[in-house]
Amino acid sequence: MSILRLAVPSPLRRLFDYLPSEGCNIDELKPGVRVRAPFGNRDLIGILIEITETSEFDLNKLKPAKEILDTEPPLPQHLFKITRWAANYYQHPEGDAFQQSLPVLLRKGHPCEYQHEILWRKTASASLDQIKANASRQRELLNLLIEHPNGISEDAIRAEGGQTQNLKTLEAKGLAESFHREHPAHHVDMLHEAPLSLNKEQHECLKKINANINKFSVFLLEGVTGSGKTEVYLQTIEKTLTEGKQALVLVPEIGLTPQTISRFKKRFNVPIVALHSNLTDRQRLDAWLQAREGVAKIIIGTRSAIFTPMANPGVVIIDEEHDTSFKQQDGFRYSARDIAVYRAKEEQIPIILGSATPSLESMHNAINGRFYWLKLTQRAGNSTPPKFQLLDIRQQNLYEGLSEPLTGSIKKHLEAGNQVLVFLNRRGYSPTLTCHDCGWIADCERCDAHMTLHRSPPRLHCHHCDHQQSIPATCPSCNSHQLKPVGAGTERTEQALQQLFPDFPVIRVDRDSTQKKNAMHEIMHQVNTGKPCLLVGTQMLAKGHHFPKVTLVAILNADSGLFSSDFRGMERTAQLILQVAGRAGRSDQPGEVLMQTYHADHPTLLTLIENGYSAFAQEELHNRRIATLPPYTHYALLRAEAPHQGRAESFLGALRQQLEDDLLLPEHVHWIGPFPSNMEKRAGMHRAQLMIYGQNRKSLHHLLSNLCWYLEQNKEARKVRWSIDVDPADTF
DNA sequence: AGCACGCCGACT
DNA sequence: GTCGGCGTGCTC
Repeated sequence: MSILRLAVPSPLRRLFDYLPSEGCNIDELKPGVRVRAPFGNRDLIGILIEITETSEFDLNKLKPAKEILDTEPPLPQHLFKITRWAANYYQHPEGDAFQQSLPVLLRKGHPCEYQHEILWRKTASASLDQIKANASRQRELLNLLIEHPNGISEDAIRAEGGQTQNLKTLEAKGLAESFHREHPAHHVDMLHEAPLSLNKEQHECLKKINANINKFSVFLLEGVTGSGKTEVYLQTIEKTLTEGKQALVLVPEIGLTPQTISRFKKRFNVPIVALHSNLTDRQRLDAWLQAREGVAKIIIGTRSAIFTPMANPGVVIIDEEHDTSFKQQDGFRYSARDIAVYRAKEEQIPIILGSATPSLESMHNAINGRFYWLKLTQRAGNSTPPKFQLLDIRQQNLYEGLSEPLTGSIKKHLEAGNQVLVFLNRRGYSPTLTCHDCGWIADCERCDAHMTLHRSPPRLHCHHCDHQQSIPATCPSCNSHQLKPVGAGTERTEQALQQLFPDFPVIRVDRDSTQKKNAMHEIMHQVNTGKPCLLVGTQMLAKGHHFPKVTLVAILNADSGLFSSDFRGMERTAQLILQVAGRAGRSDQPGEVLMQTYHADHPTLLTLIENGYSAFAQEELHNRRIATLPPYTHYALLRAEAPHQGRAESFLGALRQQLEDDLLLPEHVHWIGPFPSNMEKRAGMHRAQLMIYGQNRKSLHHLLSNLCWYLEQNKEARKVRWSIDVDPADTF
């Protein structure tokens, strides 16, 4: 007897057995195909993991599956294996992991068939004078077809403002026709534009990569901002394309901008798909299928794109590999960067991890030789590295958080006709609203946090749970009218700078100011005119943008991450500082970076700005080794949350006690805690965690598997929400 | 996670 | 008398 073992999308960490569906041919079934099956009182779509002869479950109680949806598995064998590995490694239910690795339409049971892209072109005989004078829309459309002699898709016509319904009219008149795009195996003219010439360092990097292009190898490309990492990526991709292979490029969430995509499109005359967030489900599936069929040659996407199948994989590139957006923070808590390395090994292809400020994990791997370590230490072109200076603001007079030396310097740069970037990692008007008479502070009801005051529009906003409320006119505690905003966010700094520099435009760039469609585009347009101006903003400014006229970068609150309770606080701060600083002086003009700080003699800060990131990283790695922290040990976190105070923590405490009594703790695995999370209450939930760590990944993983099993049986565990986070990005 | 079942309080 | 609050249990 044959039994179908399925991974179904449910939070249960086990597989479910079914009898074959009626009329299904067992011999032709391949693992990985989608199967519709009854589950409880509803139907789910599961993935066939294996066909077995026996079941642990009562054979009489097995239900038959309903329908086999595929003849060929949607996920090719490698990705099937990779997804299973990831589910197992991150202790996540397999069915749910598969669910996340497939496009939405496939999860819903949509057929998995590649449809040839339909393109439109003008017919040989068509000409513009065959269109009536008053039919301007049709004329525009035909013009568009004339401009694209090789054909244009309906999507592209819409993107250019054309009306696709007029295509049918043109077709009826014999002026337009549709056809299937043909996909030559090799593009004769792969390049739209010539590659840039490389400097010596870039050339060395490319040579090393090219020497290892046909096998698994991991490269850490550590290149200072402006050193031309992208050009190395582009020329690696070019090489990959000449061999008829595909390239997968992962970028941070914030980095998948039209500018990034257009840089690839400008260089390569090959089909490129970008898996950005505002694709429709259909477009996403089409892009996914184009990648799987080998039609799309370059695939650019964020975290989830790591699961995109490729017919001829050639190279994986992770840009800004240190970026935390590669780690999913809820549900299936995978790291796309780490899965990418596993995938490259599985598919025997090279992978490039690029960053100006690599994660300490990757630095560690580069130092001990597990990764090839490629370095770009010089900026490309004429630009020189920015000059750092710390501004000690102890006992200084501050005007709205701005010191006099800083404003003096801003004035100097603006008057020289340059642009200035002011970085402040805090949006809103002020982080607190306080009563000057009684000391009341506007707190969030649902979080252990203050409400942030916003002025445009006026409201109190909790940045942790998104709760919003209007600003009270008087103090809710003592009725005083003396409610004062304390501290400065970007809105307030924008206002202060506008008062100080009335002759120059001040442009604020944060999540609030860029929400509207095209807002970012308009801002970039204004900045690109090159006229002197002030940019005030959060980390949005730090990533991916090129501001050639910015010569001064001012960092207002560099201190904030210096004494974080998370052991990665220092690493994150250093990365942020260098990313922001990298915006200064990216063309001919030298750049200057001014950092306001209360800790101008902080040794780590000094190492960073005097000796650079590598020196900082070595020092920080030394500290990590002494403290037995990652990457010298492996961590996992058992998180729990409950609506009642203390419930999550006492649950974890009882669990730890029970596990110690049952001697479930293998050798060399240790735990700390439980203790309340850094912000104990968040969005109405009280949170606690238990840290589990050990030198040996295998024993740690073994314990976590047991723990999951235990928790699923445990009745008490149903009363709290718990989750396991392997290699957590935030420890508190 | 969903979804049903079941047992108590407050309504037309 | 019902409607619906959420505690408990189950999913091959």
